[in-house]
Amino acid sequence: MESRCENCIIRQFNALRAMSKEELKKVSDSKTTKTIKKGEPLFDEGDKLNGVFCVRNGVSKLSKLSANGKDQIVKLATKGEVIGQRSVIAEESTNLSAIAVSDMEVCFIPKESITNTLHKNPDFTLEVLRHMAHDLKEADDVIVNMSQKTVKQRIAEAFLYLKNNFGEDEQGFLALTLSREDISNVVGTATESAIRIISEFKKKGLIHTSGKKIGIKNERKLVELVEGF
Amino acid sequence: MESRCENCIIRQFNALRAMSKEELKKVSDSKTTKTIKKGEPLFDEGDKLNGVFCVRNGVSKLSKLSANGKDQIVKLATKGEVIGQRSVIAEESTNLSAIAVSDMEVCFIPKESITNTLHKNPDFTLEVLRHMAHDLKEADDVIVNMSQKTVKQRIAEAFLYLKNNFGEDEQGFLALTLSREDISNVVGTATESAIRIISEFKKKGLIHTSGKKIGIKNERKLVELVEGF
DNA sequence: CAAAAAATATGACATTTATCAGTTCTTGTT
DNA sequence: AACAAGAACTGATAAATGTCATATTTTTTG
Repeated sequence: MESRCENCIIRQFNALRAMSKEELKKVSDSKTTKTIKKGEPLFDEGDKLNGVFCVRNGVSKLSKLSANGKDQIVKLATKGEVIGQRSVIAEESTNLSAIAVSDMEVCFIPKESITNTLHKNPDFTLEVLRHMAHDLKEADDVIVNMSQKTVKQRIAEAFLYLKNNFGEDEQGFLALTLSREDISNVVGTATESAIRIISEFKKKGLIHTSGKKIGIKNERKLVELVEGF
Repeated sequence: MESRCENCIIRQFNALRAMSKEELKKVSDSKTTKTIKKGEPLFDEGDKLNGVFCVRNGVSKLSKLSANGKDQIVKLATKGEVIGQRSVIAEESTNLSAIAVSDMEVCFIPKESITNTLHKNPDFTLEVLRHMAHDLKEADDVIVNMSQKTVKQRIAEAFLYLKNNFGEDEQGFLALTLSREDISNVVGTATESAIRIISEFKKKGLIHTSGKKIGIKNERKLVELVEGF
């Protein structure tokens, strides 16, 4: 039995909280819930989306293939985030592909339910706008980091980001486990370079690892590294 | 004598075209026109903006200072573009500073005229949203370029961008002349590196220069370079 | 459980890019 | 026109990062 959007706690975190009762009902009636296994795509770069995805559980990487054949991960979207709004709003095909990096549960909301509300409910539209303004600011920050920080700094920052946004498990490992390749695609470097730096961090006691799991051991030093000491 | 927004052609290019007659009148009555000389700031990073700037003429660089003391130019805003909306919408201080790279004429629109309309006119809000969606896509592209392309490719791309967006003068030089330092801040590299690559391009016959002016001589080869040949 | 496949890891080396030090050219000022 | 100040440029060198080859470990699969 599917749950109703009206009762969904996730909604607090995204623009859907600005919808009216009736609008929400319409969304709820038209939505479908999907389960996506780790590694499977929500959509591919260039796809035309006829709706958006609201993440109920799990994490998706949003990435773009570059000319040299490497993926650049632009964002990690997690619980509460809405994926695909940009392309639905701009009425363009997606510029990014979305692939699950952990098992996911998402709601697919057909675009009509969204666009109708966009045209009629300024509170909702404004709320979406605020979220997008936030995303844009974050994107600006990423640009600056990419161009002004070293790979070492970006990897340190990525670990701190993972800790702050996804937390740690009982044994002190980062709750979201990314492959070394994904890590390198987040920071925009060669996989070997990322691995090398991870080894170095381990030797210096900044982190500890177990298989592909990574745990932060000396957060203070990682922060210092990011800030350029 | 100031001109009225109602008659402003610039408006076509931004979200203000979705305003109603009355809303536009309010904007027109509350706006002030300013002249900004090359090199002067519209605002600095961290400022709280109580309005947005609509560019009537000239170009502004939007940049962010990084920890190592270098500026990263995130965007060049030109005729028709609205600057500062992101921070007005998010009700945050700006994450970027805006400095004129050529003499500018801008209209300053107090935020009340904007926010009122945002709350009441979904067409306007949606239009702003569309523009921001576009900006976000562009930012994603910049992220990918920054991390996956070489400095040489990024400089070649910058020249093509300048040609496509600002055109050329009668003698075939790029109409927007940036200092070597600004160019290096656009592509995110050291000024010396940028200069070196510009010299190399000149030697190879891809561009020609005169003082700080740069003209594209072999567009085809520049494109090939960007695409990785 | 063993074999195969995939991911992680390391070394050697090439390439790219930054840094520092200094020279030459431009531009604006008096 | 002479000077000063700031850009633009060049060279030498160091540091960061990418690439390729290969070894080792982990994970998956039959």
